[in-house]
Amino acid sequence: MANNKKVTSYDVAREAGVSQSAVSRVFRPGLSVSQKTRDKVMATANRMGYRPNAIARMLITKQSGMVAVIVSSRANVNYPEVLSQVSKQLAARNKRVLLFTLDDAEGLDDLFEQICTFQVDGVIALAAHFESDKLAQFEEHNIPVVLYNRNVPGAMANTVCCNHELGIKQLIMELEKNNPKNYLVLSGPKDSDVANERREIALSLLKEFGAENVSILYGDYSYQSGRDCLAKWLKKHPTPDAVICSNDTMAIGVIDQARESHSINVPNDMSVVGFDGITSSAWQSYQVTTIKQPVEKLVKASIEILLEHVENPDSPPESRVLTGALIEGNSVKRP
Amino acid sequence: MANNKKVTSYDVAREAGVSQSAVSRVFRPGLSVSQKTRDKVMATANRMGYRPNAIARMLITKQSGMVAVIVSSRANVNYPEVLSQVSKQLAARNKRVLLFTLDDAEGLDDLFEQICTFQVDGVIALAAHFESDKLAQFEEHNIPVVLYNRNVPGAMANTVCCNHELGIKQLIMELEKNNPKNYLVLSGPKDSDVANERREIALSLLKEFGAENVSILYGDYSYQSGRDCLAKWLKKHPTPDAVICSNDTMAIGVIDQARESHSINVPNDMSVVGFDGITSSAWQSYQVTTIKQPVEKLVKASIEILLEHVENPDSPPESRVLTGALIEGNSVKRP
DNA sequence: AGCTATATTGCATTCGAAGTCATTATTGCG
DNA sequence: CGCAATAATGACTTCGAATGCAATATAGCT
Repeated sequence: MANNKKVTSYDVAREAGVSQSAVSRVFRPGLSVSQKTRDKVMATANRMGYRPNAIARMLITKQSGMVAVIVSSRANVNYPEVLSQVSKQLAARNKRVLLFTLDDAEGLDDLFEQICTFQVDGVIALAAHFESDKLAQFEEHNIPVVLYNRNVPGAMANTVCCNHELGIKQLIMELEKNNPKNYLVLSGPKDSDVANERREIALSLLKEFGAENVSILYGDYSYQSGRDCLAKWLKKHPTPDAVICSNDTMAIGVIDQARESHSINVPNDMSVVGFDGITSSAWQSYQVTTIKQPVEKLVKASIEILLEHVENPDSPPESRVLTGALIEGNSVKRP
Repeated sequence: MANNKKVTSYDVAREAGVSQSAVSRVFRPGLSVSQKTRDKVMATANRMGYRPNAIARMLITKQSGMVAVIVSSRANVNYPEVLSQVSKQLAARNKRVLLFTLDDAEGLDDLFEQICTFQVDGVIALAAHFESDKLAQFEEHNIPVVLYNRNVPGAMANTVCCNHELGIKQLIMELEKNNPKNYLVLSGPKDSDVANERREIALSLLKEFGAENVSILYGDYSYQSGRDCLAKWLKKHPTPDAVICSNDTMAIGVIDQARESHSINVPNDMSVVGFDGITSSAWQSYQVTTIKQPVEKLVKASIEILLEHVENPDSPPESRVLTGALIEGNSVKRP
């Protein structure tokens, strides 16, 4: 049956005794074909192992049906789940994911070329390094972009993000139950927008709450940086009452370091909170109090916004902020 | 400059006062174009914001430059790293990743249609559920497939896999140092080839080593199943001396369950080993003794094999088995 | 039956780059 | 300078499906 040469719509048409147009129409939904022709064509197509060539279709329809997803290599731990969701939800809308991995800032120019070249319908960026000039480039070429897990106030960009303000407030309220004397804020890297946002929100909320003794350290979101930062801090300072980490991975590092190298009891001697709600934050040994990102909903929103802009290129930029869920773990002392 | 209409090679040709062929040649490497023409075309192209249309190129060259990567949703925890490596290494060979997510067995037929449709150059499957009849379908259509992390002895398939035999032997040798009286083997799901392979290898090696008291339980590779299986076991049996888990995630679950709910000291009362060498297996609280998969090398091998078969469709199936590294953690009692 | 309204169908063209082939320009060399 | 060898160029065709349009078939109705 299926031999090694590719079967085209012309081949099927010839075999079925109809025109190529007829074959084409059978394989597009909602077009006017008689039942008789449809059956005949379908039978022949199946027999010959015909599959429409998506490439040719893309060329004529000018719709690639592909969405570029940019993932930076220094990616958030929950991006795999995000990616899986994106793929699944796009598939449901009959679109595919073309994956681009970004090695930090380098290669962004080349990436833009690549993406243009592939005529993708849109872009979802899970990458922190995405300067506004790059955004403008896509804009110019009428390629809609949605920034996932970003919140760029005032920028003309489509963004989808978890509600950091509300989430961090909930976390601080948990911590405040113990009236901590001093806080340590463990921020993500300075060149990450999200890290900066989370840090600044934490700082301004702490001020609101009247916290007086607040220090800041900068990690890189990794487990090891959580450990290293805490170790460095404890060399010259007493144990903080509360540590606010910009993500769960660092929180886990902080907890391990505290317990293993400094004999600090978490949560009794020191409370720790994280952010994201990654799987391992719930593991028995950590039970991090954190904010779980509503990944599925965030992805749903991203895709809705993206497709809206694909279909309607002139729709205005949209930002959606979704609320995460407080996970009450066991890393905050109970009063 | 870059207006909203797509710029084609004809537009550039007209502006630059050359033929479309000339423009095309400038953008293909190694073709005969005079320096003068090249400069002129490049300048015009840049000015107009021209990018070659990859879709049109694919159609005529019959090479999509895309590789389908199939990831099953019930994916191994280190697949994100694999995926990132695949994307990066393929990019270096000027190929792109078209991502397909598989919801367990359902949808495999549809998936095949999709993949055919997109004229991908090849397929890398990170999915456990990939029956040989599906493989044959791809075969028939001359689409090369590489199975990652699979080892199908005797099958006419390209496979790349970590050396389970050797790795598990190393792990058992670690455990044997304490002369354990009884073993518990915590296998992955029965419908996973890799799980079955790891289990059978463990069992036959244990027999070789003369272990007499060996029991088997089946989990689903998840943290929770590690916990549940151990809990269930301990209801009716004494604490095993050694637990061999088919992956790190379950090992971590076992360790947490032992410590928190049964006051078992790991490693002194019970030794645990895992497999994979995922990031969290090295965290202070677990320090799982395990075999670290050589992900980068495995991916490199996969891509080499795949591209070899893309360029040379008649090359024979190839299986490559790479050696993982024993990570001596702290989950095995030291004699 | 007659005639209009509607449903099907096929022809020819289109999408944008690549490649074939014949033609023209350039170079090298005796 | 002349001739062959080589390089550079452009006209034209190709890839495979989609679609506007005109032609034909069918259905509906009086």
